[in-house]
Amino acid sequence: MSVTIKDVARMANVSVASVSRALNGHSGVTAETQKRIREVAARLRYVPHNAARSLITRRTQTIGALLPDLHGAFFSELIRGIDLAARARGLYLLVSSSHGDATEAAIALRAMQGRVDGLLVMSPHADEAFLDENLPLVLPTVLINSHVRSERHAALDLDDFGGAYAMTEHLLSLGRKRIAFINGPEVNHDVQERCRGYREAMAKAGLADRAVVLPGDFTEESGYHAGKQALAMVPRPDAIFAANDMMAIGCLSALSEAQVRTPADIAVAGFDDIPMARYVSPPLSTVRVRIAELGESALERLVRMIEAPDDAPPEPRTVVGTELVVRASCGGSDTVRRRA
Amino acid sequence: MSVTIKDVARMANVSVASVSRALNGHSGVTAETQKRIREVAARLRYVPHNAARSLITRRTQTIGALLPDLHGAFFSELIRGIDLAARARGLYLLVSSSHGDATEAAIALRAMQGRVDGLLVMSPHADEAFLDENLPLVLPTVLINSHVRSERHAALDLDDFGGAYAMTEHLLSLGRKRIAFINGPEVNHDVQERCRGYREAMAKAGLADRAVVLPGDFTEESGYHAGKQALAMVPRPDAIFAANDMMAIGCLSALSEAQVRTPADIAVAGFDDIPMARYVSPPLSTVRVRIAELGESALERLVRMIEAPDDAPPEPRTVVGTELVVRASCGGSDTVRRRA
DNA sequence: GCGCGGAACGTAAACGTTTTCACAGGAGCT
DNA sequence: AGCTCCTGTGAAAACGTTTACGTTCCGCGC
Repeated sequence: MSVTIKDVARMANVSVASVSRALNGHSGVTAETQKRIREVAARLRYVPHNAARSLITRRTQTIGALLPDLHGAFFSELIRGIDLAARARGLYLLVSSSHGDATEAAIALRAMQGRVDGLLVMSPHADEAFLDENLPLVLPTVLINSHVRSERHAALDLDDFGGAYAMTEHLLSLGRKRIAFINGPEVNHDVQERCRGYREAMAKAGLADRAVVLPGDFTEESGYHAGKQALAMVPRPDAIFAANDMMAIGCLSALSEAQVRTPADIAVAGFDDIPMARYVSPPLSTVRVRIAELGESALERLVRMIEAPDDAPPEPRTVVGTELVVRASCGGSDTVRRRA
Repeated sequence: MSVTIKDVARMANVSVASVSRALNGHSGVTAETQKRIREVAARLRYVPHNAARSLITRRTQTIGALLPDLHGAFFSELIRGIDLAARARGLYLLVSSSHGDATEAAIALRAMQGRVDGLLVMSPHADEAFLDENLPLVLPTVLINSHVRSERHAALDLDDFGGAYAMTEHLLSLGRKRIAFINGPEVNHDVQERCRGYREAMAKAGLADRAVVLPGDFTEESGYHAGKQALAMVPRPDAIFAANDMMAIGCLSALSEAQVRTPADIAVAGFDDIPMARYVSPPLSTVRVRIAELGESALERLVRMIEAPDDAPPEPRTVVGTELVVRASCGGSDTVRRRA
């Protein structure tokens, strides 16, 4: 069938041990024989059988990624970041996404065993009990953007809180006092943090009593409704901060429909910086999430865990920064401000 | 270290062979002992070591995907389609994307050997010589959207030609006669097919001499420039069909800047149906590409190849359909028309 | 009672590597 | 010269499975 190390050994008149040493660049083989072996291997198009290698090495050179069913941009950016960082280290990426329920996720997770050296987990189903049940203790794992707060797992989060805080502060700095917030699905961890950031910034400005949170569910439509609701309020808000861009865009429609000027009458801001944000009218101020960087950092962290000796101290929970993207919809001058 | 089949065997007072048989549902083991073994395995949280299994089985239950550095929406949709179809069959997905050059792609491809049962290849670098050089003959492979026309490889394409043809025909049916086409990067296979579809539709309508192709490179900016160019033409086109949506959007800006009405004066259409297309003003008519379906079909095809006996007849080159999405920018009434 | 077949199970080989250990031979030392 | 110590190499074990092949035992028919 396919060519094995034995074939190479036979053709080069050496033992399999020498072939292994030569090809892996180990010492104990003369430069001359190494060259000969290399040539034979190339001529035969020998490629080591990875399964056999990892059986003995206990390394698969592969990391697994357990992901939820994400909407387009976020998903691809995250994978891109992870993949980029992985290939830089000669690692492969085994992905499994979009499992509907916890059972499916569990199956996927278990089947990863013996197939990967480490795991990146970002899943709404992955609560603490789930992890305890399905994660072998020995497998290095990094939780991405998870609500699990256990000390036992490494975790990496988006700075939802900081981003929302910064945007709220920015709106306040522009003289807006009555800032309304459009919430997302309450079960969502990111949403909670964004809302918290908004509330704290308001509180710090002594405007806690003016904070008002309108319901939403991340869809454009819910943003539209929230916009209508805001317009009906007395006194009317002078700014609306939505927990994501799609809702902010829906809100913009509601305002323009009501002949309310943005940003003159009401400023609008979103969160995520989806590609569409700069094309709506007026272009949307938002908080940019550096998703690819989130993926990269997660992978790097994971690699450190894999390579670290068992007694290495666990690293603290880490946070990946956001950027404030100021466009016309909030009345500031266009800038991008990076935040650690 | 981790628990192996031997541990299970010992705890259940049977041999490893019986454990293997019981867990794989083979015959030759009583229902009673099977139950006992299953219980012990569950209690010990035994998970078979995949490397060992695939070493002897010659199956990895994994398929590899070699992808280029794609822009967001396309990439994620494709992966989603592939992953969905893969998991439905209990297969895993090993991805490797965004390699800058052919050498990187070659390394990635070779390292997949012994790690996957089959390969999905979508890469600009994958020309025929490249494939001959780096693909082992035995590995089932499906080329996605490739310009390689070899009989030796299975292939699956997007119906770029048909989509462009249909859109051009649609514009003609609305009474437009002077339709200009904004081209993309010429090396791109999809672009060539889209342009060909446009030209043939024009020719069929007896308007071959009115066909005009403006240069572009898929960016919004190049669409803007092409729009300016079109405005300067005498006689002026009454419709502009861009090879992708981003250029169509750039073109819209150029028109609105020049106070030209869309679609009254000039109709505009794009290709891809990116999410943004429905939000620009006016909403953009475009050709929707069923990317997830492309991924699914590719995987299904690959699975058939893997399972087929060697002497099975090769399937013909296949094409995945597109949909005409009619919105306000071309003046037709809003509809989505599916095309096989 | 004896032979025979089949079911249940165990033993061991095999998969393709890496790695430990042993061995040979030569160099360097006393 | 004899000893030790390296250095290059080969033989063989090990990794955790699956599976071909034995072995045992039971029940059946004669």
